[in-house]
Amino acid sequence: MPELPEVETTVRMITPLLQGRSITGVWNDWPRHIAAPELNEFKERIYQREIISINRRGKYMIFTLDHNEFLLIHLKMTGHLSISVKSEPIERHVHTTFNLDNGHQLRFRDVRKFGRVYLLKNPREILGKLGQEPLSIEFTEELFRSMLLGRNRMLKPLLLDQSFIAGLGNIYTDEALYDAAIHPGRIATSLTKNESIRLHHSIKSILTKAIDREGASVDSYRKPDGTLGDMQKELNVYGQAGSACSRCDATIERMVLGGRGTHYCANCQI
DNA sequence: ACCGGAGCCTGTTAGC
DNA sequence: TGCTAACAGGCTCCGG
Repeated sequence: MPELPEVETTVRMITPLLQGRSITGVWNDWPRHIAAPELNEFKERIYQREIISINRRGKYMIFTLDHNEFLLIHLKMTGHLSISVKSEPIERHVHTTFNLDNGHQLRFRDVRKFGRVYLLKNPREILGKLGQEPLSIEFTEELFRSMLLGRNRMLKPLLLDQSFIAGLGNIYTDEALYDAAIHPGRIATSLTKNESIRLHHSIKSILTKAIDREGASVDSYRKPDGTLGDMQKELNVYGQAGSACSRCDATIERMVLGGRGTHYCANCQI
């Protein structure tokens, strides 16, 4: 499932193919994909808009268009963007396409239909709710420590909360907690200074490594060109229940915390 | 402030 | 083998 590294990889790969292109038409067969505005207005407003740049905030992709319009795309669970020549047959589960002025087409494939697209004059409507960007220089260990203070929640659901930190999902939350050797059920405010420094470092290093590996192809994730990422080879706990912990050789376990499958080593994550 | 549950979806998998 | 039911998961909304 696309989390920060997978979204970042997607942005990096599609940007050179889309920058400077104009959108010459939209096709959609699942109107709920278009979260705002209503489909007809969406088509009208996006027509002939030029893609100036593409960026990422949390798990959102932000297409900055001319005429002060912003296209936001969230891939949620199974979303995938690709660019094809318009005449090539549409793949199964593609529900929205954007025609480009060079004969190509941006395609949004989404098996579970959870993905969402927004066209907004003011992207802060959506992005304003997001918490810290974990790879930004503003996200320091001191700031992280202060964010944990007084938080009477378990780390796992807190780290998944996009209004706390934006971009972590189930895979990288489990991996970061494993890397820091901290139990996912720990109460945030109970972390010692050393533990919070460790967790801060682990979050940054795991995400950086995952971007370097171009994402984790567990389940359906693919890069825009259809190829696999490499990060799935480096996962220590996610999807590893029953295998041996690479640090202490105990068995990796799976439990449900805050309603999410949570993978961890009960022996060395304290 | 925080938690749990329902709902949105459909391909995959466990269970009979 | 063939069927059905449960499950997975990001996020929002609702009630407690």
